[in-house]
Amino acid sequence: MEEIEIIHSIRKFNRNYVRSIGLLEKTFLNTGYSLTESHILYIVKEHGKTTATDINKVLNLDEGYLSRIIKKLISNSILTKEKSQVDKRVFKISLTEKGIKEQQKLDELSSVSVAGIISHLSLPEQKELAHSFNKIMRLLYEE
Amino acid sequence: MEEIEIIHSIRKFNRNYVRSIGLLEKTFLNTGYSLTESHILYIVKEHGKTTATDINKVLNLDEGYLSRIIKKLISNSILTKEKSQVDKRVFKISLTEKGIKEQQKLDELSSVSVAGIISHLSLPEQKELAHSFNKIMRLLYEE
DNA sequence: TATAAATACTTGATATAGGCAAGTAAATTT
DNA sequence: AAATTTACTTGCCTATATCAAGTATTTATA
Repeated sequence: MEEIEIIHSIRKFNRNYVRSIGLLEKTFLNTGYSLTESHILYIVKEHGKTTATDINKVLNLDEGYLSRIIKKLISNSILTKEKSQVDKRVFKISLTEKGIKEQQKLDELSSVSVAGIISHLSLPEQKELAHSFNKIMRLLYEE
Repeated sequence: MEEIEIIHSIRKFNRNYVRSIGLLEKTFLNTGYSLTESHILYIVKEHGKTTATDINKVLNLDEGYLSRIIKKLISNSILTKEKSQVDKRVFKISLTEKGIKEQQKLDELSSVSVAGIISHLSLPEQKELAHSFNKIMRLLYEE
């Protein structure tokens, strides 16, 4: 296998995969949240109390855009923020009770959606699939 | 490995991969084309003369949206259309000379971008990577 | 220690992507 | 011949995203 074939394999994957799993659709799994919003909620759950800057270390969004999304999520009682006492430029962001529930719902839906995508495969095949994904993760992000 | 771990592996991949390769960005590799537009041009190149309906068998976009994108690409002299004589509802779409050049440019940029993403890996690692992508493709789309 | 530079976040203006519904014209079914 | 389906278009709208400028606070530097 030559370098050009390697690149073509990856590009072919890119073309097919992203659309097939619906990551380009405007509303994430018909939840009323966008993919980006759901991603933000996931990160806040993972980090516990966090900050816009921290979120953006992962997502790399336009700062203004992120600020607005957070504002919206706060006004919908999904997130809260409190001014940090250590650094008064910073706001600590966390999930509200409602936010926790919503995030869990999104989490569940996302899993169900993935389960659907692999449901036609046998368990051994699903395992092979997961190994392939894990291998890619390792190669691309851990070396 | 249990089912839940399988799903988590895939979801982790989804979270990381799509953003890291820039597939969510509005303009595709700073070319002035969107990912969707560049995708359409790719399909027209592959198919030669084709139709909006045929394109949408691959992309599944909103019909109105697709119609508008094609209109725009025509007005920018990237695509042309001519009424089919066999079925007068249908327009045959193809790349103009300019369109061919633009598509090649996009193609090249896309390959360069992928090459950059895998450039830190050795050739054997790149091969492993490609095999993993191919395996996923086979499992998800060929069974 | 005063000043400059960097960091964290916000706001305004605007572009673009994408979605929904209704509509035209031609072809196919019944 | 009438009803249905297919291929495509248009109008209207919202959400997503981008760019640029601005405020407040903290950190670096001269």
